[in-house]
Amino acid sequence: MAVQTRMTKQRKVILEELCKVTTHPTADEVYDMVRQRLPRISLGTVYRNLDVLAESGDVLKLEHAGSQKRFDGNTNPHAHVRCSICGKVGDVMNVEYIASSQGAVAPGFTIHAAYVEFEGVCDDCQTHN
Amino acid sequence: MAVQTRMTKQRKVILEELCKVTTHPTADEVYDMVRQRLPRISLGTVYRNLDVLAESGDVLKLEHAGSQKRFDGNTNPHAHVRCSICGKVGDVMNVEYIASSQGAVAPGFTIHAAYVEFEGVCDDCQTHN
DNA sequence: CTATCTGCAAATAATTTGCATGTAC
DNA sequence: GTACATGCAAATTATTTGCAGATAG
Repeated sequence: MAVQTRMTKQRKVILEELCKVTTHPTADEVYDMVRQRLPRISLGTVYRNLDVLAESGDVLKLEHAGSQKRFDGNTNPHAHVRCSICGKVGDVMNVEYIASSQGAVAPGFTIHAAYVEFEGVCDDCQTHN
Repeated sequence: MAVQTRMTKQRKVILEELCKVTTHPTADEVYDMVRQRLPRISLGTVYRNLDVLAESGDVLKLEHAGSQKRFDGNTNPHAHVRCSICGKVGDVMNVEYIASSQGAVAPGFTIHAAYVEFEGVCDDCQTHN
């Protein structure tokens, strides 16, 4: 396995595009964004690089947002809200209460991280439905 | 589409087996459990019934627990903790702080529900690693 | 009876992987 | 130069679906 990592053109563009947006795109959507600058990039490369970038902590892999994984260029800890109708994912602002999760008790587990995801309806779906 | 629902032998056994355990099994694990009582049941039937039961509120579908969905016979609202090593899912006991999520603000969304999932290491993995 | 459900097998969707070639360092 | 990365296509994994026969109510 790789013991070192290289900043290839593909990896750089993926990271740049992901940091540009706050839409928490799926791998597929990242592929579409990146393809505008690198038309010959493959979806496999996008998946591989998103994993490498998540591993190195440069992006966040949201494994908790529906059936497809989503990616976030904002690596500060923050909570998400997902639209139950269209699947869109947004940011939740005042998450200071997450701190209170320190008191959580889970018999048989040692807790290392807390993921909080809200579900709701986005304004667009509210209007169109 | 179905406008009515029937309590078939398969559906009954799936619900019974799911309520017996607190292990939050995947569809595949439910299939294994149920097959001991109904050897000719198919995996497709298990998926279909888990969806019907989730729809009717008799079981909980945990879409936030890793890449595979997991199912929970305990429909009381409670939070979960997932082992980052083996993927096992447990219950978190004192989740009263979830109430404080009422104060959450998400621009562009109307929040309807909160999912909290913790990540950690279970005692087994702690010992074996 | 008949609408719903089942088993089976094939289809789909998301993601991962093998391999020959390309490239960062 | 060489270990890591890429593009492509095929493989895998989880889940869903079409259909003909079975069954709950």
